[in-house]
Amino acid sequence: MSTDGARLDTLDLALLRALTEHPRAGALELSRRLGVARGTVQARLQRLEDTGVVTGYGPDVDLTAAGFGVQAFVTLEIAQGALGDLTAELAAMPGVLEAHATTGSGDVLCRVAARSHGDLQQTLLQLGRSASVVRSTSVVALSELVPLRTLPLLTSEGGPPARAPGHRGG
Amino acid sequence: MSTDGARLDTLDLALLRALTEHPRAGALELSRRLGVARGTVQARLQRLEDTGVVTGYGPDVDLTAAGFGVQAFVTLEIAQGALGDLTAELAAMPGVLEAHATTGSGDVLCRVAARSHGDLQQTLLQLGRSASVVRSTSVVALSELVPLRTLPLLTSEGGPPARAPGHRGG
DNA sequence: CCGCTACTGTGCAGATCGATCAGTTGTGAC
DNA sequence: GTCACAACTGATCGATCTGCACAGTAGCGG
Repeated sequence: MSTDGARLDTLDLALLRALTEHPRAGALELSRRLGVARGTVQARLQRLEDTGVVTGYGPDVDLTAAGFGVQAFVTLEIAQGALGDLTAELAAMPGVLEAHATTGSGDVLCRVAARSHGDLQQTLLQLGRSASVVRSTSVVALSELVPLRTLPLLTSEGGPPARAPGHRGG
Repeated sequence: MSTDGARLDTLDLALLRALTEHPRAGALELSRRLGVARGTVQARLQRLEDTGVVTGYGPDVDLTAAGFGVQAFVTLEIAQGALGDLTAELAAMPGVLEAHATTGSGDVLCRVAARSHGDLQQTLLQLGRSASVVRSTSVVALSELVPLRTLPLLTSEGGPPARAPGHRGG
Protein backbone atom coordinates (compact mmCIF):
# COMPACT_ATOMS: atom_id res chain seq x y z
CA MET A 1 0.00 0.00 0.00
CA SER A 2 1.49 3.30 -1.04
CA THR A 3 1.43 6.17 1.34
CA ASP A 4 -0.98 8.30 -0.63
CA GLY A 5 -1.56 10.50 2.36
CA ALA A 6 0.52 13.62 2.58
CA ARG A 7 2.59 13.31 5.71
CA LEU A 8 1.73 15.98 8.21
CA ASP A 9 4.56 17.14 10.39
CA THR A 10 4.29 18.75 13.79
CA LEU A 11 3.81 22.20 12.36
CA ASP A 12 1.00 21.08 10.07
CA LEU A 13 -0.78 19.49 13.00
CA ALA A 14 -0.30 22.57 15.15
CA LEU A 15 -1.66 24.65 12.32
CA LEU A 16 -4.75 22.48 12.00
CA ARG A 17 -5.26 22.59 15.72
CA ALA A 18 -4.94 26.35 15.89
CA LEU A 19 -7.26 26.68 12.95
CA THR A 20 -9.80 24.45 14.64
CA GLU A 21 -9.72 26.44 17.84
CA HIS A 22 -9.76 29.83 16.15
CA PRO A 23 -11.45 29.25 12.82
CA ARG A 24 -11.81 32.87 11.79
CA ALA A 25 -8.23 33.71 12.54
CA GLY A 26 -6.21 35.04 9.65
CA ALA A 27 -2.73 34.05 8.63
CA LEU A 28 -1.16 36.73 10.76
CA GLU A 29 -2.88 35.70 13.95
CA LEU A 30 -2.14 32.05 13.28
CA SER A 31 1.51 32.82 12.74
CA ARG A 32 1.65 34.66 16.06
CA ARG A 33 -0.10 31.81 17.80
CA LEU A 34 2.25 29.22 16.35
CA GLY A 35 5.37 31.28 16.71
CA VAL A 36 6.32 31.09 13.04
CA ALA A 37 6.47 33.59 10.24
CA ARG A 38 3.35 34.60 8.40
CA GLY A 39 4.68 33.39 5.07
CA THR A 40 5.19 29.95 6.52
CA VAL A 41 1.60 29.73 7.65
CA GLN A 42 0.40 30.80 4.23
CA ALA A 43 2.64 28.30 2.47
CA ARG A 44 1.62 25.44 4.72
CA LEU A 45 -2.02 26.25 4.42
CA GLN A 46 -1.71 26.45 0.68
CA ARG A 47 -0.01 23.09 0.59
CA LEU A 48 -2.63 21.48 2.80
CA GLU A 49 -5.31 22.67 0.44
CA ASP A 50 -3.37 21.67 -2.67
CA THR A 51 -2.78 18.16 -1.40
CA GLY A 52 -6.46 17.79 -0.62
CA VAL A 53 -6.03 17.31 3.10
CA VAL A 54 -8.09 20.39 3.82
CA THR A 55 -11.12 20.38 1.57
CA GLY A 56 -12.92 23.39 2.95
CA TYR A 57 -13.89 25.48 5.92
CA GLY A 58 -17.63 25.16 5.65
CA PRO A 59 -19.67 26.44 8.58
CA ASP A 60 -20.47 23.70 11.04
CA VAL A 61 -24.23 23.67 11.45
CA ASP A 62 -25.75 22.28 14.62
CA LEU A 63 -28.77 20.49 13.23
CA THR A 64 -30.38 20.30 16.64
CA ALA A 65 -30.13 24.05 17.05
CA ALA A 66 -31.48 24.48 13.55
CA GLY A 67 -34.58 22.51 14.48
CA PHE A 68 -33.67 19.10 13.10
CA GLY A 69 -33.24 17.27 16.35
CA VAL A 70 -33.95 13.75 15.13
CA GLN A 71 -31.25 11.64 13.53
CA ALA A 72 -31.17 8.01 12.54
CA PHE A 73 -28.80 5.53 10.99
CA VAL A 74 -30.29 3.34 8.31
CA THR A 75 -28.81 0.16 6.91
CA LEU A 76 -30.07 -0.63 3.44
CA GLU A 77 -29.73 -3.94 1.72
CA ILE A 78 -29.86 -3.19 -1.95
CA ALA A 79 -30.56 -5.12 -5.12
CA GLN A 80 -27.70 -6.32 -7.29
CA GLY A 81 -26.34 -3.60 -9.52
CA ALA A 82 -28.63 -0.94 -8.16
CA LEU A 83 -25.91 0.99 -6.41
CA GLY A 84 -25.78 3.72 -9.02
CA ASP A 85 -29.51 4.31 -9.03
CA LEU A 86 -29.66 4.28 -5.27
CA THR A 87 -26.82 6.76 -4.99
CA ALA A 88 -28.72 9.19 -7.16
CA GLU A 89 -31.87 8.66 -5.14
CA LEU A 90 -30.07 9.22 -1.86
CA ALA A 91 -28.36 12.34 -3.14
CA ALA A 92 -31.74 13.71 -4.16
CA MET A 93 -33.23 13.27 -0.69
CA PRO A 94 -32.47 16.28 1.51
CA GLY A 95 -32.91 14.28 4.67
CA VAL A 96 -30.00 12.03 3.82
CA LEU A 97 -26.96 13.60 5.42
CA GLU A 98 -24.44 11.06 4.17
CA ALA A 99 -24.27 7.53 2.82
CA HIS A 100 -21.57 4.89 2.59
CA ALA A 101 -21.31 1.59 0.80
CA THR A 102 -20.13 -1.01 3.28
CA THR A 103 -19.03 -4.59 3.44
CA GLY A 104 -21.82 -7.08 3.41
CA SER A 105 -23.96 -8.29 0.55
CA GLY A 106 -24.80 -4.95 -1.03
CA ASP A 107 -25.21 -2.95 2.10
CA VAL A 108 -25.42 0.79 2.40
CA LEU A 109 -25.30 2.71 5.64
CA CYS A 110 -26.72 6.19 5.64
CA ARG A 111 -27.44 8.88 8.17
CA VAL A 112 -30.78 10.63 8.10
CA ALA A 113 -32.01 13.73 9.89
CA ALA A 114 -35.49 15.15 10.31
CA ARG A 115 -37.41 17.77 12.23
CA SER A 116 -39.58 15.29 14.09
CA HIS A 117 -40.25 11.61 14.42
CA GLY A 118 -43.07 12.01 11.96
CA ASP A 119 -40.82 13.60 9.38
CA LEU A 120 -38.23 10.94 10.02
CA GLN A 121 -40.76 8.23 9.33
CA GLN A 122 -41.66 9.92 6.06
CA THR A 123 -38.06 9.78 4.95
CA LEU A 124 -37.69 6.21 6.13
CA LEU A 125 -40.81 5.18 4.22
CA GLN A 126 -39.54 6.91 1.11
CA LEU A 127 -36.31 4.98 1.40
CA GLY A 128 -38.17 1.72 1.81
CA ARG A 129 -40.26 2.40 -1.28
CA SER A 130 -37.20 2.59 -3.48
CA ALA A 131 -36.96 -0.17 -6.06
CA SER A 132 -33.27 -0.47 -5.27
CA VAL A 133 -33.85 -1.27 -1.62
CA VAL A 134 -34.53 -4.85 -0.65
CA ARG A 135 -34.57 -4.44 3.09
CA SER A 136 -33.87 -1.66 5.54
CA THR A 137 -33.07 -1.45 9.22
CA SER A 138 -32.92 1.78 11.16
CA VAL A 139 -31.81 2.88 14.58
CA VAL A 140 -32.57 6.27 16.03
CA ALA A 141 -29.77 8.29 17.58
CA LEU A 142 -30.60 9.17 21.15
CA SER A 143 -27.59 11.18 22.22
CA GLU A 144 -24.23 12.19 20.90
CA LEU A 145 -21.53 10.49 22.95
CA VAL A 146 -18.52 11.70 21.00
CA PRO A 147 -18.97 14.62 18.62
CA LEU A 148 -17.36 14.34 15.21
CA ARG A 149 -13.65 15.04 15.33
CA THR A 150 -10.53 14.27 13.36
CA LEU A 151 -7.69 16.01 15.17
CA PRO A 152 -7.12 13.37 17.84
CA LEU A 153 -6.52 10.79 15.14
CA LEU A 154 -4.15 12.99 13.20
CA THR A 155 -2.29 13.97 16.32
CA SER A 156 -2.14 10.49 17.79
CA GLU A 157 0.91 9.45 15.86
CA GLY A 158 2.98 12.46 16.72
CA GLY A 159 4.10 13.42 13.28
CA PRO A 160 7.71 13.86 12.22
CA PRO A 161 9.46 16.91 13.63
CA ALA A 162 9.09 20.05 11.61
CA ARG A 163 11.42 20.82 8.75
CA ALA A 164 14.68 22.66 8.84
CA PRO A 165 14.01 25.57 11.13
CA GLY A 166 16.19 27.90 9.15
CA HIS A 167 16.98 31.35 10.41
CA ARG A 168 16.34 31.00 14.13
CA GLY A 169 15.67 34.60 14.98
CA GLY A 170 18.03 37.06 16.55
CA MET B 1 -42.64 19.58 20.85
CA SER B 2 -41.58 23.19 20.90
CA THR B 3 -39.69 24.60 17.99
CA ASP B 4 -36.40 24.99 19.78
CA GLY B 5 -34.65 25.57 16.50
CA ALA B 6 -34.04 29.12 15.46
CA ARG B 7 -36.05 29.68 12.32
CA LEU B 8 -33.84 30.40 9.37
CA ASP B 9 -35.30 32.69 6.75
CA THR B 10 -34.30 32.87 3.13
CA LEU B 11 -31.47 35.27 3.81
CA ASP B 12 -29.99 33.04 6.49
CA LEU B 13 -30.05 30.09 4.14
CA ALA B 14 -28.50 32.10 1.34
CA LEU B 15 -25.83 33.23 3.75
CA LEU B 16 -25.04 29.69 4.80
CA ARG B 17 -24.93 28.60 1.20
CA ALA B 18 -22.62 31.41 0.19
CA LEU B 19 -20.44 30.69 3.17
CA THR B 20 -20.25 27.03 2.23
CA GLU B 21 -19.25 27.79 -1.33
CA HIS B 22 -16.78 30.50 -0.41
CA PRO B 23 -15.63 29.65 3.10
CA ARG B 24 -12.80 32.13 3.36
CA ALA B 25 -14.91 35.02 2.13
CA GLY B 26 -15.18 37.93 4.51
CA ALA B 27 -18.28 39.86 5.42
CA LEU B 28 -17.78 42.35 2.63
CA GLU B 29 -17.54 39.78 -0.11
CA LEU B 30 -20.50 37.87 1.27
CA SER B 31 -22.55 41.05 1.33
CA ARG B 32 -21.70 41.70 -2.30
CA ARG B 33 -22.56 38.16 -3.23
CA LEU B 34 -25.91 38.28 -1.46
CA GLY B 35 -26.79 41.78 -2.48
CA VAL B 36 -27.25 43.07 1.05
CA ALA B 37 -25.36 45.49 3.20
CA ARG B 38 -22.27 44.41 5.03
CA GLY B 39 -23.75 45.23 8.41
CA THR B 40 -26.63 42.89 7.71
CA VAL B 41 -24.29 40.04 6.95
CA GLN B 42 -22.38 40.69 10.14
CA ALA B 43 -25.56 40.85 12.19
CA ARG B 44 -26.98 37.67 10.68
CA LEU B 45 -23.76 35.80 11.12
CA GLN B 46 -23.53 36.97 14.71
CA ARG B 47 -27.05 35.81 15.36
CA LEU B 48 -26.43 32.42 13.78
CA GLU B 49 -23.47 31.92 16.05
CA ASP B 50 -25.28 33.22 19.12
CA THR B 51 -28.22 30.91 18.60
CA GLY B 52 -25.87 27.98 18.24
CA VAL B 53 -26.84 27.13 14.69
CA VAL B 54 -23.30 27.73 13.49
CA THR B 55 -20.91 26.15 15.94
CA GLY B 56 -17.68 26.74 14.11
CA TYR B 57 -15.79 26.90 10.86
CA GLY B 58 -13.26 24.18 11.52
CA PRO B 59 -11.20 23.04 8.58
CA ASP B 60 -12.67 20.03 6.83
CA VAL B 61 -10.00 17.37 6.77
CA ASP B 62 -10.12 14.68 4.12
CA LEU B 63 -9.00 11.67 6.12
CA THR B 64 -8.24 9.70 2.97
CA ALA B 65 -5.91 12.41 1.74
CA ALA B 66 -4.32 12.54 5.17
CA GLY B 67 -3.51 8.86 4.97
CA PHE B 68 -6.37 7.39 6.97
CA GLY B 69 -8.21 5.69 4.18
CA VAL B 70 -9.97 3.00 6.18
CA GLN B 71 -13.21 3.72 7.95
CA ALA B 72 -15.65 1.45 9.69
CA PHE B 73 -18.93 1.65 11.54
CA VAL B 74 -19.09 -0.31 14.74
CA THR B 75 -22.21 -1.25 16.67
CA LEU B 76 -21.51 -1.88 20.33
CA GLU B 77 -23.87 -3.61 22.70
CA ILE B 78 -22.94 -2.37 26.11
CA ALA B 79 -23.46 -3.51 29.66
CA GLN B 80 -26.17 -1.96 31.79
CA GLY B 81 -25.14 1.37 33.26
CA ALA B 82 -21.78 1.38 31.54
CA LEU B 83 -22.63 4.21 29.19
CA GLY B 84 -20.64 6.76 31.13
CA ASP B 85 -17.52 4.67 31.32
CA LEU B 86 -17.75 3.72 27.68
CA THR B 87 -18.15 7.32 26.62
CA ALA B 88 -14.94 8.22 28.39
CA GLU B 89 -13.17 5.28 26.80
CA LEU B 90 -14.39 6.18 23.34
CA ALA B 91 -13.42 9.80 23.76
CA ALA B 92 -9.93 8.69 24.74
CA MET B 93 -9.45 6.62 21.61
CA PRO B 94 -8.15 8.75 18.75
CA GLY B 95 -9.45 6.34 16.13
CA VAL B 96 -13.04 6.95 17.21
CA LEU B 97 -14.33 9.78 15.03
CA GLU B 98 -17.77 9.98 16.58
CA ALA B 99 -20.17 7.92 18.65
CA HIS B 100 -23.91 7.96 19.22
CA ALA B 101 -26.17 6.19 21.64
CA THR B 102 -29.01 4.63 19.71
CA THR B 103 -32.27 2.83 20.23
CA GLY B 104 -31.92 -0.82 21.05
CA SER B 105 -30.93 -2.47 24.27
CA GLY B 106 -27.90 -0.37 25.16
CA ASP B 107 -26.52 0.07 21.72
CA VAL B 108 -23.86 2.49 20.62
CA LEU B 109 -22.93 3.22 17.04
CA CYS B 110 -19.53 4.68 16.41
CA ARG B 111 -17.40 5.55 13.43
CA VAL B 112 -13.78 4.52 13.41
CA ALA B 113 -10.93 5.46 11.11
CA ALA B 114 -7.47 4.00 10.70
CA ARG B 115 -4.47 4.11 8.44
CA SER B 116 -4.71 0.49 7.36
CA HIS B 117 -6.76 -2.62 7.90
CA GLY B 118 -4.22 -3.71 10.46
CA ASP B 119 -4.56 -0.50 12.41
CA LEU B 120 -8.31 -0.74 12.16
CA GLN B 121 -8.23 -4.20 13.62
CA GLN B 122 -6.14 -2.94 16.51
CA THR B 123 -8.77 -0.34 17.29
CA LEU B 124 -11.56 -2.85 16.91
CA LEU B 125 -9.82 -5.25 19.25
CA GLN B 126 -9.31 -2.51 21.77
CA LEU B 127 -13.00 -1.74 21.63
CA GLY B 128 -13.88 -5.39 22.13
CA ARG B 129 -11.62 -5.64 25.14
CA SER B 130 -13.53 -2.96 26.97
CA ALA B 131 -15.36 -4.19 30.05
CA SER B 132 -18.33 -2.06 29.03
CA VAL B 133 -18.77 -3.80 25.71
CA VAL B 134 -20.77 -7.00 25.62
CA ARG B 135 -20.77 -7.55 21.89
CA SER B 136 -19.64 -5.67 18.84
CA THR B 137 -20.39 -5.75 15.14
CA SER B 138 -18.48 -3.81 12.55
CA VAL B 139 -18.85 -3.03 8.88
CA VAL B 140 -16.11 -1.48 6.81
CA ALA B 141 -16.92 1.51 4.62
CA LEU B 142 -16.02 0.78 1.02
CA SER B 143 -16.95 4.01 -0.72
CA GLU B 144 -18.60 7.29 0.05
CA LEU B 145 -21.90 7.48 -1.81
CA VAL B 146 -23.10 10.80 -0.44
CA PRO B 147 -20.58 13.06 1.29
CA LEU B 148 -21.64 14.71 4.51
CA ARG B 149 -23.89 17.69 3.94
CA THR B 150 -26.51 19.72 5.74
CA LEU B 151 -27.58 22.46 3.38
CA PRO B 152 -30.02 20.42 1.31
CA LEU B 153 -31.96 19.60 4.44
CA LEU B 154 -32.03 23.19 5.65
CA THR B 155 -33.01 24.47 2.24
CA SER B 156 -35.61 21.83 1.55
CA GLU B 157 -38.36 23.60 3.42
CA GLY B 158 -37.86 26.95 1.78
CA GLY B 159 -37.71 29.14 4.81
CA PRO B 160 -39.95 32.12 5.44
CA PRO B 161 -39.30 35.18 3.31
CA ALA B 162 -36.72 37.58 4.62
CA ARG B 163 -37.61 40.29 7.06
CA ALA B 164 -38.72 43.78 6.34
CA PRO B 165 -36.49 44.87 3.51
CA GLY B 166 -36.27 48.42 4.75
CA HIS B 167 -34.61 51.11 2.72
CA ARG B 168 -34.63 49.64 -0.73
CA GLY B 169 -31.93 51.80 -2.21
CA GLY B 170 -32.38 54.40 -4.87
C1' DC C 1 31.83 22.75 -1.45
C1' DC C 2 27.55 23.84 -4.04
C1' DG C 3 22.83 24.05 -5.17
C1' DC C 4 18.26 23.36 -3.42
C1' DT C 5 14.58 23.95 -0.33
C1' DA C 6 12.37 25.81 3.74
C1' DC C 7 11.91 29.29 7.08
C1' DT C 8 12.66 34.12 8.86
C1' DG C 9 11.88 39.02 9.13
C1' DT C 10 10.75 43.23 6.69
C1' DG C 11 8.39 46.53 3.76
C1' DC C 12 4.60 48.39 0.89
C1' DA C 13 -0.01 49.31 -1.53
C1' DG C 14 -4.54 47.94 -1.38
C1' DA C 15 -8.39 45.76 0.70
C1' DT C 16 -10.96 44.51 4.69
C1' DC C 17 -12.68 44.75 9.46
C1' DG C 18 -15.28 46.43 13.42
C1' DA C 19 -17.82 50.06 15.19
C1' DT C 20 -20.88 53.75 14.56
C1' DC C 21 -24.28 57.06 12.59
C1' DA C 22 -28.53 58.91 10.42
C1' DG C 23 -32.24 57.71 7.32
C1' DT C 24 -36.11 54.58 5.56
C1' DT C 25 -39.63 51.15 5.97
C1' DG C 26 -42.77 47.30 7.54
C1' DT C 27 -44.98 45.48 11.85
C1' DG C 28 -47.57 45.39 15.80
C1' DA C 29 -49.40 47.91 19.89
C1' DC C 30 -52.38 51.48 21.55
C1' DG D 1 -54.69 56.68 12.77
C1' DT D 2 -50.45 57.18 15.13
C1' DC D 3 -46.45 55.72 17.60
C1' DA D 4 -42.52 53.10 19.01
C1' DC D 5 -39.75 49.33 17.52
C1' DA D 6 -36.88 46.44 14.89
C1' DA D 7 -34.43 45.61 10.64
C1' DC D 8 -31.94 47.04 6.67
C1' DT D 9 -29.31 50.55 3.94
C1' DG D 10 -25.41 53.34 2.79
C1' DA D 11 -21.64 55.83 4.50
C1' DT D 12 -17.59 57.03 7.27
C1' DC D 13 -13.40 56.35 10.45
C1' DG D 14 -9.06 54.30 12.12
C1' DA D 15 -6.83 49.98 12.78
C1' DT D 16 -5.69 45.85 10.93
C1' DC D 17 -4.81 42.26 7.64
C1' DT D 18 -3.67 40.51 3.02
C1' DG D 19 -0.87 39.46 -1.05
C1' DC D 20 3.45 39.92 -2.85
C1' DA D 21 8.26 40.56 -3.03
C1' DC D 22 12.95 40.58 -1.19
C1' DA D 23 17.39 39.19 0.99
C1' DG D 24 19.50 36.36 4.52
C1' DT D 25 20.20 31.87 7.16
C1' DA D 26 20.31 26.91 7.87
C1' DG D 27 19.85 21.84 6.96
C1' DC D 28 20.31 18.19 3.23
C1' DG D 29 22.18 15.49 -0.54
C1' DG D 30 25.48 14.96 -4.40
